[in-house]
Amino acid sequence: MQQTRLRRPRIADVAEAAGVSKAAVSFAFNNPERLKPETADRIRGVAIELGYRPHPVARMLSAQRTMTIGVLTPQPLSQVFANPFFAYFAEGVSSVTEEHGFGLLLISPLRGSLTRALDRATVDGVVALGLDENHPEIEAIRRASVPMVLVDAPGWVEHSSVQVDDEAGARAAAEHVVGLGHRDVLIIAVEGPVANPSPDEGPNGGREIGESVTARRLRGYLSALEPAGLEVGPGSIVVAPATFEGGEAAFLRAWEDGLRPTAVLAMSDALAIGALQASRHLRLRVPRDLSIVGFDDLPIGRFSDPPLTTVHQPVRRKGEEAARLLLDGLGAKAGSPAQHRMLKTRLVVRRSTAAAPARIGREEVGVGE
Amino acid sequence: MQQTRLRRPRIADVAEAAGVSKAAVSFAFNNPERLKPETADRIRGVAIELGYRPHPVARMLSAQRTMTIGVLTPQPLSQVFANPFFAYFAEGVSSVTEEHGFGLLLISPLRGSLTRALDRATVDGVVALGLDENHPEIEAIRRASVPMVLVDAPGWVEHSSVQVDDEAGARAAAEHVVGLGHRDVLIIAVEGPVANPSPDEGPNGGREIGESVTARRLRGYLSALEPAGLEVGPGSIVVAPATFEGGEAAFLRAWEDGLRPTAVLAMSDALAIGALQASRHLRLRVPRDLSIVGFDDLPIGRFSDPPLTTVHQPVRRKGEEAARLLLDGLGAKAGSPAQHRMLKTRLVVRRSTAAAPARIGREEVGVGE
DNA sequence: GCGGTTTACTGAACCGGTTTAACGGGCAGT
DNA sequence: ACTGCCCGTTAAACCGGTTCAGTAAACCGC
Repeated sequence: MQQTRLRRPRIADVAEAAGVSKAAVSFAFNNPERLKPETADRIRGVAIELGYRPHPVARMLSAQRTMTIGVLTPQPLSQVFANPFFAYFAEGVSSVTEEHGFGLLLISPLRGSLTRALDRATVDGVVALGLDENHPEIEAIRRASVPMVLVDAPGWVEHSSVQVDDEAGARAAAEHVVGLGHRDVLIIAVEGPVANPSPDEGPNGGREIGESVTARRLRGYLSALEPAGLEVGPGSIVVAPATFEGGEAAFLRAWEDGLRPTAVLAMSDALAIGALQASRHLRLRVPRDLSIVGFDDLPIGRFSDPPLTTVHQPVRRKGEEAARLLLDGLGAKAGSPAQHRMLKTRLVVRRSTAAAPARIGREEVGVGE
Repeated sequence: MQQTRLRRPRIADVAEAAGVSKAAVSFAFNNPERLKPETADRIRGVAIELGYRPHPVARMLSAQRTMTIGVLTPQPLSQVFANPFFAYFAEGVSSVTEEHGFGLLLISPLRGSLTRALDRATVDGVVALGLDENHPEIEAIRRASVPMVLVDAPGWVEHSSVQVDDEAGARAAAEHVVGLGHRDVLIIAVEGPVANPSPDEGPNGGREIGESVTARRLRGYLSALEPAGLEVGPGSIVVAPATFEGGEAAFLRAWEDGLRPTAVLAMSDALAIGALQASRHLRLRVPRDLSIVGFDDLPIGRFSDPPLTTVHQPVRRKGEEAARLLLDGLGAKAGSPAQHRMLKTRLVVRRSTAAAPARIGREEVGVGE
């Protein structure tokens, strides 16, 4: 019984101990029907006694597949997890990968490089979240030729994608707010996690609207706000990481800068709830003094006080669809054509929005300025 | 240029195309200083032209390490992600693994078996979350002989562990509530995610208190409640999954069963916020009619209305410590002795707790029953 | 012009499995 | 007794890298 546990036993050790070939041991585990039952039993017995487990890496190498899929994010994981959105997305992805017996590997930049991380990743396919055209390594990632499904990113012809109608959702939110009579609207945009606005890159220079999630939502907001005659200067757009704290800080900052919005359009529920908290600090009553609209419709929105008016997007389903698309693609031998899914958003009106307050006591009313 | 992209190019293809040996190609990537600079450049040029990337699995097999660590959870990932606690824990783990260049693999039961998932996992080590003694596969997991750090689980001599003083934290919460004069206390315990109570397994049969997180917290609560003369029957303990919805449903259920607590001790912040929402449905004012204490001190607790009184535990740091312990253990050649860290908890009093309401109009006062 | 050291590169072993083709022995059929 | 077939098992090739030991050529000093 006093085995010298110097190194992990390998298949050859088991074979020797059982007096059979390596092939027989392999069969005992993977094709028992090819062996006489008692031989298979004996081999398995010896294997257990020796504490043998097939080496998963060797198995992968031989099988030419890893039974693992990756979730790729352009941000460090510590940032990714700080955004509650991610948990629901991952819930969706994992529910289908798990069902099909796949493991889940998180892929985030390795020493600053996403490409390096991707090259090191032992996966059969990747679900890429929020990878936009402006990413510096985009070309290398494209070339990696790993089966990949893009989520919340501009579709590439060669890869399937899952998107959500961000623009329409955002427009609905803004129309709702305009319809309630609001004229002073603050937009809180997402920075970093999930979407990267990078407003002053791109060929057109200046304030270009790229195709990131943030950009699409912003376009949706503006498409309702501008026709209504509201002027949305750069001053009335603030940017924050998509966390509770981010939203709180962003609203307080705007307030200190002298902004006095009667409505807030936040690009995520986390931001909205942060703004809600900030408004409590400032003794603003929501929705009486201030209306707030979120985006995502995470469960937490139902649990705030007041419950949050928000744009619903099927976060979980986005994850599910992406995973399904990826697994389907892996199953299909030949290069099956890329598919592009566009999921719907819809406005969910709860109780964080109401008619704009009468404009008494606030600046001049009517003419001027 | 019209390369036949039948299969992924391998090192031998590059070697042939460049007119060198496989070894030279390998050196060009990993030990360029062993080659004449122009040779190395030429090889790399050919590699790029062919679109060659070293096969990560082959590399792992040869290197005998994966540069990946696993996070093991006894629940399916879709459940794990539903518990907001996990995101913060993962944030902690990933912040240190990332810094050391390790990838992160999520390990959850595969077709019902954790052992199977663990056997398939290509990791150098594992952080196991909430794995308690009663887990049916505990023996097999122990035998797996993968470096492992246990979190929120009874420490094993052979593995390092990170725990939190759940019992003291829970006691502090209960003492707080008792000190405020509450006599009717409802306990909402965690089921499933993170901790598995499994109350009627175990050698002692019946309602045994094992060593799961739930069990330790329960013991903490009782150690303050019982000396104060409160009777805590099984009726005043309800169980729910550690989610917002779980907490809401649990409180409503208790209320329908006729329970009229003046205080709630919830074993997680998610549960507490769910209960808070339920109390709003029931038109109970918190903290005037009902006091609520959470556990964890997640950021969301600061953003509820009223802000949540809760037991702080360093969730992020728990993840960090576990990852650090694991990586230290991997670094040390010999079997370094297991370390056991016990982190502190502390009560954070915010505004969801207040003195118990006077007992007028509720049942009989004074004598009897 | 010779021994000794570098330099630049290669051949082969190795990591630990899976799988294919083949092989020997026993048995049935003629 | 010989052919043909099936069964249980095995030898060897393969997956795609890394690395160790070794070698041939160039360089060095004397």
